[in-house]
Amino acid sequence: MSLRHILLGMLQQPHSGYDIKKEFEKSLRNFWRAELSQIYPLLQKMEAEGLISSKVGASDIGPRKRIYRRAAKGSRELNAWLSDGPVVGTERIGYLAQVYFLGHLKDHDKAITFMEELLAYMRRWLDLLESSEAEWRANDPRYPDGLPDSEFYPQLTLDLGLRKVRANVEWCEDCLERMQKRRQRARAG
Amino acid sequence: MSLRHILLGMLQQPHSGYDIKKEFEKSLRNFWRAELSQIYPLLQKMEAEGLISSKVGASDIGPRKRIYRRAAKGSRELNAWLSDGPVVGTERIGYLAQVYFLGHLKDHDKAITFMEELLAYMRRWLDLLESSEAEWRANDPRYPDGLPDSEFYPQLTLDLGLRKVRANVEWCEDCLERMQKRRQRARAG
DNA sequence: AATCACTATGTCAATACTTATATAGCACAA
DNA sequence: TTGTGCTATATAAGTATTGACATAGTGATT
Repeated sequence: MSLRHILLGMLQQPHSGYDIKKEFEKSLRNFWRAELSQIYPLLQKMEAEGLISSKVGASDIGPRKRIYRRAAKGSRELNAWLSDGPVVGTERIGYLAQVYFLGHLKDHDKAITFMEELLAYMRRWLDLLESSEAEWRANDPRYPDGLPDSEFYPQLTLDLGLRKVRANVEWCEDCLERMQKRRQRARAG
Repeated sequence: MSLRHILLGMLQQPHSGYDIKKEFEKSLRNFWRAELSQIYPLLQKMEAEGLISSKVGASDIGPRKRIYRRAAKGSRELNAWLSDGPVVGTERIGYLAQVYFLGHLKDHDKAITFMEELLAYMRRWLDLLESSEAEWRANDPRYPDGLPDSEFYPQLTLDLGLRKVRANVEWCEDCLERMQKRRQRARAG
C-alpha cells in the first residue's frame, strides 16, 4: 500500500492529479510509476477518508485544476509509514524473470539480441540519470550534501539509481561476453 | 503479465502448485514472488486455456499432488514472451519511495534508524546470495560458464542479484555517513 | 474557423496481487 | 491418540494496477 503514501509525501506541496503524474515521470520514475486512471480515483478516495483536502483553482496554462493538500490526518499516516521500517522484498523485475528462462530460446543469437536490447535500454537510462545529476550539480551549489532535507533525500534515491543502473550496464556487458564465448564453444564443439 | 510466463518457464519440468511456490522461495526470490492463492487459480486458468495440462500423482511425502506440464501452446507463448524483448520500466521499490520522503520525519535519529534497518536487511540478503553462490560453486565444477543453459541463465540472475545487493549495501553505508554528518552540522549550527 | 498539442479530470472493465480462511492427508513424537 | 508441523489444494473478499475510452478547456498555428 505504498501509492497512497507516496501521494501523501508529494502533497507536502499542493498538487493536482495531473501535476502528480508529471512528478512521477520526472523524479520518481526510478522507483515507482502510476497512471492517471489510478491517481484520480485514489485522490478522491483519500479525500473521502480525510487524509487530504481539495479546492478548484485556476491553471497557468490549461483548464481549471483540482488542487489537493495534505491534511493533519494524512501527515500522521505518512509518518506511520516511514516509522514502520523499510518496505522490502516486494520487487518484481520482469527482465530478470526473462533472463532466468532465456535458455528456452533455442537460437543462441536470439538470446544475445535480447541482452543487447537490455544493454541499450540500460545505457539510455544511465544517460538520463547522469544528465539529471549533472544539471542538478550545475544549478545548485549546495549539491549534494548542503541541500535541504526535501531535496537531500530525493538525491539519495538518484544516487542509488545511478549505482544500480551502472551495475546493470556492467552486468549486461559481462553477460554478452560470456554468452558469445558459449556460442563459439557450441559451434566449435 | 509476467507471472503466467514464469509458470510456463518453470513447467519445463513437471511441477505441482506447491512445488512452484517452493521454487519461488528458493531460486526466484531475487526478482519475483507469488502466493499460493495466486498460483493455484492461475494454473487452473492456464490449463483451461490449453497452455498446460495436469494429472494427479502420488507425493513422496504428503498427500497426492496435481502435477502440471507445459503443452505445445504454452511453449509457443513462452517463446513469444522472450522474443518480444525485455520487460523494463515496471519496477516498484517501496523502500526507495520511503527514502525519497524521509525528510518528513522531523527527528533526524529516526531517519538514521530507518537507514540502519535497511542496511541490516541488505547485509542479510547479501549473505544469503553469497552462500547460495558458494554452495553452487563448490558442488558443480562446471560453475559458472560450463553450466548447461538451464542453469547458466539462472546463474546470470544470481550474478546481477549479487551486484545489485552489493551496490545497495555500499549505498546504505554512504547514506548513513552523509546523514550523520548532516546531523552533526545541524547540532553545531 | 479549423486544427493541433497539451492540459485537465474522470469512468469502466479487466487483470494482478494480497490477506485471510478452510480443508485434509501424512509422518513423527509425546 | 493427541498434537504438531509440513504437505497439498482451494476459495473469497478486498486492494492495486493497467489499458481503453470519454470529455472538455486553452493557446498557438494554419
